[in-house]
Amino acid sequence: MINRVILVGRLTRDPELRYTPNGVAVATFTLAVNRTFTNQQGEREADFINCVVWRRPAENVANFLKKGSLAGVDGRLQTRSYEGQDGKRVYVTEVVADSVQFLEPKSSSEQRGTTAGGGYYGDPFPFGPNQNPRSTNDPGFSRIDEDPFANDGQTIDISDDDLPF
Amino acid sequence: MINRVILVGRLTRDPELRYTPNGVAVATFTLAVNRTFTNQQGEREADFINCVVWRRPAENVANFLKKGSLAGVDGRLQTRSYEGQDGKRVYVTEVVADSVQFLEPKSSSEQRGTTAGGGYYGDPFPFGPNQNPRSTNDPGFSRIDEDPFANDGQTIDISDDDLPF
Amino acid sequence: MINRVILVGRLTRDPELRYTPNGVAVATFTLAVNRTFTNQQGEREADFINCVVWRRPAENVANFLKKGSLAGVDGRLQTRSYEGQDGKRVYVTEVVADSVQFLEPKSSSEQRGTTAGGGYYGDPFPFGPNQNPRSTNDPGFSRIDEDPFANDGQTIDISDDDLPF
Amino acid sequence: MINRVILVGRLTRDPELRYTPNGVAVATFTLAVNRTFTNQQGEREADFINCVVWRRPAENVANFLKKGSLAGVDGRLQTRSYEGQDGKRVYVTEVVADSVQFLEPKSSSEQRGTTAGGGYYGDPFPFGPNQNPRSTNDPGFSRIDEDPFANDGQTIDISDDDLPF
DNA sequence: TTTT
DNA sequence: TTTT
Repeated sequence: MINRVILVGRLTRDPELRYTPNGVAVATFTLAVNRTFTNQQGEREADFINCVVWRRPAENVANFLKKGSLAGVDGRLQTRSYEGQDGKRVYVTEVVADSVQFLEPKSSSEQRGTTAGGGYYGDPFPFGPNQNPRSTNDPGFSRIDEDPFANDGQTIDISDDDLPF
Repeated sequence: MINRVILVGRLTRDPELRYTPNGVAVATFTLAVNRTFTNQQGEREADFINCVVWRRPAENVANFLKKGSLAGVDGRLQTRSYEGQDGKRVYVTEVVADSVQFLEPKSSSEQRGTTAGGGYYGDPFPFGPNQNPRSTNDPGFSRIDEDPFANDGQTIDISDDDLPF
Repeated sequence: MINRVILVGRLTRDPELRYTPNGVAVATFTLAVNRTFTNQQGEREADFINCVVWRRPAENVANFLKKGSLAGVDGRLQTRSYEGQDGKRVYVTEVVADSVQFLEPKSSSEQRGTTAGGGYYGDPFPFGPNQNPRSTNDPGFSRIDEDPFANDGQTIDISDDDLPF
Repeated sequence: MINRVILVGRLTRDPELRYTPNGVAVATFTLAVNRTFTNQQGEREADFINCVVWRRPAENVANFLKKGSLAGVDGRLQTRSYEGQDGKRVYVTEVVADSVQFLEPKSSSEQRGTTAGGGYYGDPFPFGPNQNPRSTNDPGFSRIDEDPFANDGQTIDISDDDLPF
């Protein structure tokens, strides 16, 4: 059973950062990944892929990425379902990122600090992998019952049960 | 823009083979990929991932895989949307397979032909990669307007426009 | 900085299990991965890829895989160099596995326990991912100075410094 | 048999472009991929991974990438061996790229053409995948007998037999 | 509901 | 030095 996804694309909007009742950070964002081929009409389309990151990298994502940022994701595909507002089951497929890579050159302010001579850009900022294992004495919580990507500002509907480990 | 997915899992049911108006084969199937970790309740859950293959490998999939078969997929993530039966847009994320690998030992009948001594299993059957480039003079067709995974036997609702290349 | 490798192939010989001075298990093995295309002479060649696993999964590999076993690897590419016996630097590229998947049907003895009627094979045995983080107070040891793949039975030349984390 | 490698890193020097006797382009380059973890001494090491691209993307690589460029590679691991200068067999593991992604912002000269206001960087240049299948009537040539990465300017030692397809 |  |  192998489940591995690697993506490089651009954020379609600013990431959203939320917290579980237990205080664990989760960030969600959508990557637009342009296809390498064109369609019948000669247009280059894109795939829009929902991604989730937990814990420390979630906060890095929220702090360093924004709409339009180029980012790499190494993770796994996850499917889940939840009760939609009209009472029927909604099925969701998303990428749970083990690590997120910031591929944008440092912003001009930071860049100033790196190396003289405009043309050079330092190393992309490496977000560490998701490494702190889930504490095993977490209290149980009911499963997530809202789509984190159809979110409108609430901070209450993510459960600690959704932690990948 | 990198978009790569690799999966190993088992088919949740027999694959479905259909043809576009242009006669191009498409097979769809769902892979159950067991997670490597257990949830709060100590159960091992699975992700159920919809996959699509086009052309020659589609027919191989239909001929050699069935419910329960262990298979590997190397492909890319695709998102699309279609008009649901209630008139609202349905968003879909699925894997378009470049190649599908049959990881089941040969069946006992075939196995008979390989090597004596029950304990031995021949090579997994290698489906070739999707290699014939799409002919560029394909006539245009309207986009797919049904979810191929919510299919109930029709054979008419897949468009040549959905060919990955 | 993304570095991800996924392989499915067969072991060219039994895995070798060794221990660092600190008692950490390491297994090495070579996967033969058949190419999907044939060469000029119409022959199907293979790539022979050296793999390394650390800790618990190392012992699983040693216990459950043997020459000819079909296995999946999810890991990263690593390069290192060491002083060859003739005093010149030897450069090595190998895969450090995060997880190894046993893709062989259960052996006939175990199989007996699963389901009657030869044709059915249970779930492939899932080796867990490499999960116990390296203790940070490990004493220092000198770097590895022999190729673990050119090994002839010694058990002394692997250093704790080679632990991936 | 699955064989997939995805890398994002920086070129350690300018790529080398050569041609087979048959006129097919091959580019070779080495990617430095920083590890996400630090070693015993708290230093962040890197892996140095040799990559090969054939045909059209080879020329794109030679034209658009140079020492220090950030690039993504999607390909497969290949092993080969050749007769070293001292007569003994040298074993080589390298990545054969299906596609190479240029992840550097457009250079200031090109950038000028895109959008006003220095802060904006256009799309990374997408190298197409390796798509023209090898012509099957290529004359045969003897196998490569020099390491393309230990190259010192010759252009004669790459064989058409090394084409991935 | 999409990025460059 | 290679597996099926």
